Amino acid sequence: MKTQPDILKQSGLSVTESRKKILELFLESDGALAHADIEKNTSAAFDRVTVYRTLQTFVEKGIIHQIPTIDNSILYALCKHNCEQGHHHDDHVHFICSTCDNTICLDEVTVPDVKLPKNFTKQQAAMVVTGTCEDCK
Amino acid sequence: MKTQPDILKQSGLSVTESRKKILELFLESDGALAHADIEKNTSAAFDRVTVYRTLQTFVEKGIIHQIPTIDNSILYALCKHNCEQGHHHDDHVHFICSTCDNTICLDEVTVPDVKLPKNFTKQQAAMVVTGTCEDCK
DNA sequence: ACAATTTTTGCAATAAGGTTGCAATTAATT
DNA sequence: AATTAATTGCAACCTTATTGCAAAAATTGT
Repeated sequence: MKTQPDILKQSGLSVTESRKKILELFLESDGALAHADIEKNTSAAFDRVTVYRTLQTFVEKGIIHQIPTIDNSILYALCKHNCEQGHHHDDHVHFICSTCDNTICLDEVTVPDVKLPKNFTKQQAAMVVTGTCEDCK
Repeated sequence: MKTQPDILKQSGLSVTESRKKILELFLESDGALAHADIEKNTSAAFDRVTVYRTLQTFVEKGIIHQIPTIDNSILYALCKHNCEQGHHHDDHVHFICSTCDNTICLDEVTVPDVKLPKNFTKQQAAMVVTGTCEDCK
């Protein structure tokens, strides 16, 4: 099993306390995290700015990906598959529970293909479903 | 054909200069607009706050809907179908061109249905496709 | 293991984006 | 046309995000 330092090294990143800790938070949660969630769990240890920079670095290195939301908050989640630098393959559907407000990656549910109009080229597709999750059912 | 005042009255809103103007901007553009786009086109005439409040009101009344984006900016677009107060039916796919950065509502492309895992209930589904649009092709 | 080098972090300052209360103005109602 | 109700603008404020730079930590080579 891959440890946090392994993942960091694999991406060519220095292994630091903040990066290890933030990565751990993602590995522990199977949903998506907002910047605020991370800050809540690390504020004692790290500066806000470090959290911003770490998240940005992780996105660049293909460790986490951003999730589109309808309100303006950025959500991040681990890339489960093999994302490479600057190239994400997060082709699964994201679910936002309107009761508990959690965002969950539905890794088993693949974003269906859509036929675009003429002269439109697809690069990436994201799908967000809102509703009630299994826990709030 | 419906005029701006008609649309406003139909939703039970007072007809004011700012609302007419902002509605006009939406009717003219067939893409989606960010708050900044609207401010750019009206800043001389209205206050920032008025734009915020007008957009909020339009969403509540089902005149426009919000579009999920991957960066944290809120985009708004006209509801083409009959959205009612607090009940949106914007079931089309949104396209973000990575070249010109415009967001386009693909009204002809319906968000495909997905099968959710057990005990998940769907309320609403949104789909965002990024790529190259017909103009930047 | 240690010194040199590179990278990362924290702090402070600043910017960007959004919200609220309240008085003044404008639109709707009679 | 006068009254009432709703909307707007201003100012202040708050939250969220970004930048420059010196200090601290991690990596590299020996």
